Amino acid sequence: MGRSADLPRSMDVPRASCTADRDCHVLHVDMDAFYASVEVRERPELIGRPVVVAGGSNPAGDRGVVLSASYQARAFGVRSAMPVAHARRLCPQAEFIPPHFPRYAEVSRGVMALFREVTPLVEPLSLDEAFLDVAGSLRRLGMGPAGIGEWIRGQVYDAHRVTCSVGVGPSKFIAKLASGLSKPDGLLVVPADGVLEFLHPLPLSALWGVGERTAQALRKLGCTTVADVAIAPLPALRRALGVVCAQHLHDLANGRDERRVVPDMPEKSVGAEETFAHDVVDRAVLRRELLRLVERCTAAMRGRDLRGRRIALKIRYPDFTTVSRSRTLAYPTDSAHRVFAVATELLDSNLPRGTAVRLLGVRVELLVRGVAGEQLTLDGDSVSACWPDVERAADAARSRFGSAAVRLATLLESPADRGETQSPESGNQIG
DNA sequence: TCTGGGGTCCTGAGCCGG
DNA sequence: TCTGCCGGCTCAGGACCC
Repeated sequence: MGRSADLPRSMDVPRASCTADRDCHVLHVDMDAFYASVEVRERPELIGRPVVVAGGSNPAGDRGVVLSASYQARAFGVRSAMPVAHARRLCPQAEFIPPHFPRYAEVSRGVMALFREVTPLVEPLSLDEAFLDVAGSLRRLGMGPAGIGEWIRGQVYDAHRVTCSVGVGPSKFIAKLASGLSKPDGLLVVPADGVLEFLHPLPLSALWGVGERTAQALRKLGCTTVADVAIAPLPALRRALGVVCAQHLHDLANGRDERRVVPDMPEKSVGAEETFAHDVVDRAVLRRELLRLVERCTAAMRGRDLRGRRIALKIRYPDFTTVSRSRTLAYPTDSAHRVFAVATELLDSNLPRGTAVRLLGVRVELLVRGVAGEQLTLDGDSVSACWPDVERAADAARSRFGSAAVRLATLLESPADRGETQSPESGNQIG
């Protein structure tokens, strides 16, 4: 983008306030209603209107949830993770849009690149937020952390036409809380000597790692605010929450957070899952869906040069109970063929015949980076041995000719798809 | 209200080998 | 040789986050 020339100089950037940002070297930047904002940017006629980006397998139906809602939609009570049916009832006049992840990823890449012009210490948390450690950039940029935060907000809007909020604090935890409280389109600095004053009146849910269950356990101990957790006896917290969780929350509540901003956090797992539009009983359909998920998952792994050793299958039943089963291999793999074989065994040995399934998922864990040769099996299965090469060739063809260029024959649904007519669009097939 | 899809981290049970 | 202990690993599941 060649934006380096736009980096701020001390004379032309408003020195955002304060001396209070001394010792506050961590920035948390969070895009405001990111997916919805990108959609509005693409369709200016939606400016000022309630917009809801809703995903799931069946966005038009009742099984999806809200991924992002514009602030106009939030005024009607629409929130992230809310079932679409509920959101429609609250705000029927909203524009409901299916997600366009490649579009969001592209904007995200641009925004992250902008952050890296400020500091190499950028730790993305998701497509729409990141931590930045700017301690090493202050002198070069000639401004304080708050000034850098304001500069970033201006640059993000100028370059991408979406707004973001910035929290500035002495630690990741405080910076993240501050960005949340400054939303939308704002900036909040929490000075190092004002951390406890800022933190203690907040509710339990402000603590990173406290959801409904943990909050319930804390309330049983008489805690209703962060201050209560800060003074709660550690042994009681340990009994209620476990050693690690107790120590973690006690530290946060007392303003202690030593976690550094770490760029390039290694990925731990890659997966794909899908909730069906209707519960599925048919074994053949389940296998085909499983293969589709395995394809998606392993293609993502190959694209990122990752292999994994543990294969985990997730099954959710119509009553929402969820089970997971996994198996660890002797050697890491990125082969759809291999992963599918294991996932199918897990499915067959754990799902009683005739049971309906709401969601199926597959995940590969214990990841390693690098393309070492696939470990050959001792059974001399030369067909299995050549699968990794076949799959890489298919990946290359897809990246050159489009995702439909090569598909597994098992995944083709109609006779035309399977090449039983002379359709010129028919992809090449394997399997 | 009725619950997606991508993840991470933690806990506890069971197994195995030294 | 047997037993108990301990650490490491695997597996399943829960909680949480965005």
